[in-house]
Amino acid sequence: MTALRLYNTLTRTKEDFVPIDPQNVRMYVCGPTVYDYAHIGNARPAIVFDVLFRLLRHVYGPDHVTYVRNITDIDDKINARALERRGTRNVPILDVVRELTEETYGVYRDDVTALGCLQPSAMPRATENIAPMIAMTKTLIDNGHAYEASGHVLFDVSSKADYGKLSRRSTDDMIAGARVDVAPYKKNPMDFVLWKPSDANTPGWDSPWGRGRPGWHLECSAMIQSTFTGTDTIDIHGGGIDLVFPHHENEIAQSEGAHHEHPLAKVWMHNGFLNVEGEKMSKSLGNFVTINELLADWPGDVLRFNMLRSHYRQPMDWTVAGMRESWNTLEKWYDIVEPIPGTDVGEDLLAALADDLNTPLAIAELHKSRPEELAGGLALLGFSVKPEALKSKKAVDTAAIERAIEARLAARKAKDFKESDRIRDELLAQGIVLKDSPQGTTWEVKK
RNA sequence: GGCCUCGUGGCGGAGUGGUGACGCAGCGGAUUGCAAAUCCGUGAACCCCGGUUCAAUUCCGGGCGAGGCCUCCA
Repeated sequence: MTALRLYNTLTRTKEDFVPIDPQNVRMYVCGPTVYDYAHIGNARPAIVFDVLFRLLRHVYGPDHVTYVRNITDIDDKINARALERRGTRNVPILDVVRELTEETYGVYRDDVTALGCLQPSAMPRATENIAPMIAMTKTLIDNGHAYEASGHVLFDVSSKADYGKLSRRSTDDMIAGARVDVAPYKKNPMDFVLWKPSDANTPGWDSPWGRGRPGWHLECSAMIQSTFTGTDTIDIHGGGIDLVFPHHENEIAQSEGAHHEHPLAKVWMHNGFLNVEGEKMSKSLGNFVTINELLADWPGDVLRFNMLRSHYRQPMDWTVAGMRESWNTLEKWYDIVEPIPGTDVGEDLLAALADDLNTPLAIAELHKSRPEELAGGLALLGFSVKPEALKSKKAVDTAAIERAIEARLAARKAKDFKESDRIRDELLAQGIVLKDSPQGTTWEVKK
């Protein structure tokens, strides 16, 4: 069996991966907050952890891996959008939330499917896991890890001696560096909310502390508990590096506090950030790219390949030039692989992936591979390996192009090269590139 | 201020205490009416300063530079 090594944020080292139960390897990844279309940065964890999911399935067997990615549908940004969306309609706010999140999630699901991501084993929603959240909050109060204050329930950070172990901060440092206004009802500035009150226009559920809603961090802890039954500790917990603090730190505090200090996860994995053309992506810079709009111009396979050219922990720069290069590489490979239904997975490729998901090295190995291994490797990495999947999505007038090619052929036969070159240039100006071969002339849309 | 990453050829991007991955671009050749595509071949790098070592891009220390987190964020 291939031995996996994974970088663990908790220890800041690469470790041999030893599953708690090889018959059921458990992985949880923080999923999208479904208030708007997902952007290209959101695609990174979806793709990275999909590759890990596929690798784990390859190593331990497809039926022996459980991959859970939640849907965060309780969130103040969602609430604000829902309120706008409701307008003057007389419907419960929770129904509007559901409407909005169903719609947004549907787009997300279609987007990541187009990126070649397998459906996770389970996708729990926060709104469907309120009872476990309330139960966990009660447990934390009973354990002395949480307290009620002004309608809120807060986690008492001072009750957890090792708080800060994932992000490696001491609470003193955090307080010194804090740039947030501290709510007056907090005992300690770092205490975070488990449960907060909701007004009539905000989704809320009845609880022992009144009508309210869970804090964001609690949602994940409770969903992990209710989805992975029969264990307190899962094998892998993943997400973006920005979630290390406070989100994952707080998840650890909650789950361990509620589960007799049993670790929440053995391995914590975090993907690096993504920039667009050398700049941080932001709405104000105007370089905010959604997966959805990208898929209108680029094949999903190309997006996926482009993403995997960088190691998941490295910051990556998303560029159009890189996308073009990715497209060309895949086209070349799909031509080689098309007639070969290979399922071989090369040793070197597997070794690269097994070494903390070294996809750039894996891609280098593919370049050296025999066609059978290339086919198998691409399939393992989640590529469609269908040439038609790489066709440009730009609309073109095929009939007109065919006519122009015929005309050019006639001109060439008549040795009227001035005319034949004119036709070729004209097509090129329209973005159509011609390729002459002994078998005839073919064309493609310029990238 | 605190914590943490990173700095490899024109570009992307691995890796290693000693034989300079891999891809793209470039260059040379084949092919072509000329191109494109394709095929063959090929030059080029390890931020700076110390230290350890027979030997450092690779280890250690310092410097400079870039970035992230500390607030919602993948």
